[in-house]
Amino acid sequence: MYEELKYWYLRDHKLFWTLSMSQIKQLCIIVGFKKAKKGDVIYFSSSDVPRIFLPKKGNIKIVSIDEEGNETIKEILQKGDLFGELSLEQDSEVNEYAKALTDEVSICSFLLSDFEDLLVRNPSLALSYTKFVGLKMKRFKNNYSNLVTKDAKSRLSSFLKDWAQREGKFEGNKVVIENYLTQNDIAQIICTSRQTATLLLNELEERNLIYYNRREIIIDDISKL
Amino acid sequence: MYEELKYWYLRDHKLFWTLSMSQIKQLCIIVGFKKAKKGDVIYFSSSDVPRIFLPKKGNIKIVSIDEEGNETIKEILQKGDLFGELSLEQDSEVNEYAKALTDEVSICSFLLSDFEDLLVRNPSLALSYTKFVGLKMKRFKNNYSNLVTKDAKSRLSSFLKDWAQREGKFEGNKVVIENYLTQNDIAQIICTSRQTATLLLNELEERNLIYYNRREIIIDDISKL
DNA sequence: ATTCAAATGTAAACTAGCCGACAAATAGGT
DNA sequence: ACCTATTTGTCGGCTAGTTTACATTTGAAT
Repeated sequence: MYEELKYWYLRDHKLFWTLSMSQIKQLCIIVGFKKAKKGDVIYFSSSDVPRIFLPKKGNIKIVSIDEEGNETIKEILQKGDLFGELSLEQDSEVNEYAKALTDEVSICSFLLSDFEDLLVRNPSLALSYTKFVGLKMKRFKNNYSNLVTKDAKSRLSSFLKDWAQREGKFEGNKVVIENYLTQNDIAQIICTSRQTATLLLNELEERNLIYYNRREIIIDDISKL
Repeated sequence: MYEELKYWYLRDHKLFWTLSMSQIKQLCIIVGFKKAKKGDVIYFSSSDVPRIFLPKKGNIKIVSIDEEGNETIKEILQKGDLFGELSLEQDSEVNEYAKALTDEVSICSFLLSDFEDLLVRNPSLALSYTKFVGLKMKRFKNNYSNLVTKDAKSRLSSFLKDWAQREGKFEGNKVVIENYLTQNDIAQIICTSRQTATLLLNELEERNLIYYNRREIIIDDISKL
């Protein structure tokens, strides 16, 4: 891949903002580049060499499967995020994969070992990275306590608000979200059954709080949700 | 505090193993030291200056309270762990505190800002720290999927096995755990009601899988749990 | 245009676990 | 040794949410 292109890929990721232009140009640690279409699966754990992945375009979900075959959606990711062996340690136990949710997904990756070298040479980058992982953990913890203390209805509301905040187009209190998730996906995200999710979404629609279809979700007034 | 003492405190924490003796001696960033008795509360979020805490002796639980007053036990910690603003970012929203579970708890702490400086100057330490946080996140994720896919009974079993692994005294497959938790604590850890926890513990005892009292828990054969 | 698989809608039966309420046992303080 | 607060034990009634099962709608492919 052209050095120039690598530069642009790294440059517009939050994580590398602390680096100067010349520093970024020196990195050039990107070794992989992948395109995927809706539904494509991208294996990463227990794959060949451990890597860190940067979603560049499109949306993907991280799914894990336990011994009994239960699927859990761990995260929904897009540009600006990271996935892979974020703990910088290999772990063969976990069985996770990523799945493209939209067409035209592109992802680049670098080797864990290269990234580690880079961190050792750039302490401030290491610091940003740690903060990044810490933030991720914080979000996770928050989900966890929602799951423990809140019922499915309010988990759906928080999820929708969250989603709107991250990707929605605002017009005052009205938000339009491009909907690349099925109701089954939403159900898994908020940890409930598909039927319950359907029920709750329809209820929100009946109360005119949202307008839902397969292409978009419109939240009439996010403050009322 | 004597420099000598600080040295010993840092030296036997996993995190600082990668550093040489002379490096450790240069640190001396410990600024706080606190002793607590069973039941004492140690506030740390939204306290004065952000800190990182090192439990030195005894057991503590991290509890968080949300807007509606729901208590969730986040973690049980002991020597070798860390708590505080692990994401290295201040966060006034979260309302967490630590509570001593055993008598003679002692904790030392250093300022977040001091620690950050230290990380920037010691890239390899930054790396270990990142791995440490990453590992914590991994454990957290594991809990999360247990909560989603497993019922209370198997959550109790995994918790007991985990606890045994971390602190139990093994004699073959038999394990003795010093029990500093109430059934209510256990219930909160496995995210169920106190009554259900009591029920399940008694059921395990009736099946002769464990022997339970307030001082200790004996697991007859951990492989059968 | 037709076909077919995936996604959505709906309903009844069922159940794990919660909640409230109270009794009994235990331990720590004076 | 006594008092009191905390912890543990136990019991129905209750409910949110699951499960099973089937119908309908939608959209993409041929």
